[in-house]
Amino acid sequence: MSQKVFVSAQEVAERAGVSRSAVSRTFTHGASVSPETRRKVLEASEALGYHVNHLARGLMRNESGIVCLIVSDMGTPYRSNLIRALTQQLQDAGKIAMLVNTDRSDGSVDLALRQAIRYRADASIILSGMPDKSITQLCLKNGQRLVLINRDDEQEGPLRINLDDAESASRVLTAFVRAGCQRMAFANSEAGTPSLMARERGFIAAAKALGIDVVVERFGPTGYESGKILAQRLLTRRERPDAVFCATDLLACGFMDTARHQFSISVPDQLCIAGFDDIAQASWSSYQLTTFSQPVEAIAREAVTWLDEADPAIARQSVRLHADLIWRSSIRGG
Amino acid sequence: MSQKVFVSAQEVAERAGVSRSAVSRTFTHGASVSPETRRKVLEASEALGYHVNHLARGLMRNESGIVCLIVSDMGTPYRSNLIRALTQQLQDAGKIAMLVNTDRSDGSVDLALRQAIRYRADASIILSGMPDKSITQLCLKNGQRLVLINRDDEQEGPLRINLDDAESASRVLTAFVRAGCQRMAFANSEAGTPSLMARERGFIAAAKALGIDVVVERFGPTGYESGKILAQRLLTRRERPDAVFCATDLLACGFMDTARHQFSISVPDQLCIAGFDDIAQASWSSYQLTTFSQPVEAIAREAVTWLDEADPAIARQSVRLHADLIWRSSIRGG
DNA sequence: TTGTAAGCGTTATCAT
DNA sequence: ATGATAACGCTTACAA
Repeated sequence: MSQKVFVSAQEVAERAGVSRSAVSRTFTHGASVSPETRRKVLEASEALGYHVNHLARGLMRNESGIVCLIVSDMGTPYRSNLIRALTQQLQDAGKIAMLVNTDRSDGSVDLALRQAIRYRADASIILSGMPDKSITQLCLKNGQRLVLINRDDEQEGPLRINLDDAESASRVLTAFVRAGCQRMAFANSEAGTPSLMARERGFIAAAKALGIDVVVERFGPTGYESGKILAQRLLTRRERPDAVFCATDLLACGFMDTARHQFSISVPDQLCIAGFDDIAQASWSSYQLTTFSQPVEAIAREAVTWLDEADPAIARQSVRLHADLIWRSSIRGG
Repeated sequence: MSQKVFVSAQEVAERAGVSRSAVSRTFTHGASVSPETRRKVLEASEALGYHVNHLARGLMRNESGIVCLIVSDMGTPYRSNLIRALTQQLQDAGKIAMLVNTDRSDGSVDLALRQAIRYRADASIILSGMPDKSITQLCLKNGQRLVLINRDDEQEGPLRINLDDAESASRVLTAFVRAGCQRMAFANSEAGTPSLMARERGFIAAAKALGIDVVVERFGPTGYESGKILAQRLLTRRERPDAVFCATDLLACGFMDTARHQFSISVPDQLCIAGFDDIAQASWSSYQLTTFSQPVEAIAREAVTWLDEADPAIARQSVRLHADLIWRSSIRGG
């Protein structure tokens, strides 16, 4: 195996005829080096192909520049989009993203956080699942920052970024009522994540306030196929719903396809549908789904700026962002 | 700012009443430690919340365990799916994925590789764009392995993983001919990546062999919207095509939607369509697109096993994988 | 099997 | 501004 032979600051120093501290200073932001020394160092570095060893730097500075992204279902439109935004903004802030997939088992979020600790990540951002409280404490104790996105957790310490799910749900109900819908349904997966449940509860509560009943159906994982099953269940009821709020766009796409192709139901004439996330497919002409746009850029910005903050303790630890309603033609009127 | 206070092997050693090398050995695979010592060390580690510092370990071993994934358009279905497969299989192999987004500028692949070098990544896997040859040489010289996926590059050193694009293209043509199609078209983006161009050339060549002409249209980036534009251009021609092979599924979805909704063309009765990638949406009931499945798991397996190989030089450096034809109903017959 | 000691490539401290 | 020197937390001969 071809041994790794990265060139070190020592070699650069020798070639440039300076000390190795001079080399180090040249690559340290805000250190004082004379233009002449700097030039010599840069020249030698270029010639030798020198690159600062961030492993060693991290060891010394106690700051690796690594931020760990912990996520499941990353092939999914919303998730991959959020990963993209986070990765980009981390890069812009001079940090680098490490990716850990937690698709497999249940304890895998804990395992992922352990991995983050091993690489001395400056922070971990959790996009899916919930870690055991003991592990989050471990991270915090080690000075590792934690960001929870759409996890809606109570505990102190991590930054919690959430959306105004309940308010969104209530806006959907209003839209359904304005469209003259009578029989409301909510289609959810069985994942039971905080944001999904918040949308469900918010929708039911808003309906109840108007004296309207909501039929709730839950099935499987949060994906297209589940949407199809949910449609089959809800659309074969004796009292067929004429409006359904799906917890995510993926569910909504599956629901809409089954409504149209299997039940020959016309959307939005006979059935109004709303989703959540504003994935790319929601805007495709086969769907034209009315939905809420996940403010991924804003989420990423909140997370990344918080990571740069001097004292996370005094800063606010909970952020609630607004999801804009994207009006398309899956609901009548507008 | 809460200083990082990770517990070190030293502290574990003191608490366990052993030397710090004993601690190190306990966490080193295949090192010799007595069961008794091991037990004491593990106990102390657990109590103190010790985790091996991979930064320091990487420094010593000259092997960080980090693999850098360099990719653009990672919010896209095919890309995010490939990232998922790679990340998972790297984890299974005891490595960890670092993610670098290259959406921004052109030299960003080079910048990404430099970042990989700084973190002393054991390898870099390039999913999009092409690095400057000088940079790849730099990586190789530093003992960093390189994998190019669907880049179809000539240079020696990196592992090149490609698909049999030309053969796939030829199979599409055969299917079109069997379906009785007469006027063939190829819809491509302007990205001009090796795999996209190989599909285009392969399709044209296969048609030519049968004395058939192909209308080729290229537009914009490789996405849904471009597919719509391409449809507008191709379907307004005097000699309207009755079969179109789209370079990717995303293009095909846009094409199909526009054909149906804007031109009221029936697929596959009046127009046969094929795509490439087998993204999730291709199987959705609104599309039912005949396409080729990207063997993402196999691609990831090839890459990861090659990384574990002792001597990359003697191993084969070019792999061509087969993309299965997924038959759905966007082509007549079957 | 175990401990001692040297060394990995940095940066921070402290003289100069 | 610059150079020597001491860490950082780990692994690995080498000796016991």
